Amino acid sequence: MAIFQKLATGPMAVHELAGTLPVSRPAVSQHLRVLKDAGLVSDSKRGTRRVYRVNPAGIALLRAHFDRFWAQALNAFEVSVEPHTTDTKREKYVTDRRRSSRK
Amino acid sequence: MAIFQKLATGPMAVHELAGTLPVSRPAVSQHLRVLKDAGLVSDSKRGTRRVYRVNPAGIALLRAHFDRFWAQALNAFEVSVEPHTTDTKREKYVTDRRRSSRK
DNA sequence: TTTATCCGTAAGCTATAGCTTACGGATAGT
DNA sequence: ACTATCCGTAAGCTATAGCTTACGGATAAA
Repeated sequence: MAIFQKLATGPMAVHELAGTLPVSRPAVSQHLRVLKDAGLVSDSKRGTRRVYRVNPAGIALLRAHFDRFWAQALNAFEVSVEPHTTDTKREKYVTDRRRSSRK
Repeated sequence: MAIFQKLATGPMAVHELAGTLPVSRPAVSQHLRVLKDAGLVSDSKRGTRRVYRVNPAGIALLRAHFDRFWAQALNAFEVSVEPHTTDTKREKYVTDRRRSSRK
């Protein structure tokens, strides 16, 4: 996130990015890789440097995803406001016992 | 997140939530606590049950936060498009050595 | 061709997010 | 009063996200 924020101030090379952050350059590289895989940033070679910039298309996609999320959440609240006889009966005795195992 | 999604389908008691998810009830309780601390859900006692529902105010806040984030990111791209003589000089020799320590 | 710079990747370590089990308190039914 | 249900919290464990160090390959400058 912090890396992404920095990139949002303009395209930067890896070592510049690392210079402004409290982590090593390889750490930054690793983060950039996942951001790139997620389509949120793009890169281009520039001499020995590799310049990264935010990718508007990826951002738009993620944003859309979130927007649907908010809509769903708020809509759910709307519905729940209607009186809606929540008549949940007591059920027949189940204590903490788990049903799915997880080694 | 999964918990929040479930809650978005309507208010629910803790044990109901846990019933639909692959984790134990206490785990759900713990998640609900952080969601509540974050102001994203609210709760109300209902007999021995505690019913949780999404909190529109908290959601709106988070949403606004994200919206500023997107705006910033996209705006940054706009700027970077202008030719902008990126004339970064080579600097004077710094290899990987870290400068901030972290025990 | 040698040396400095910039990078990515792999291996190894560590802090911790997120789980489970265990317990006790509170309410409702009998 | 006793018992079943529903819940929160604490303690302990484990998988893993995210770091560092170490290395080698590529470009640029000399």
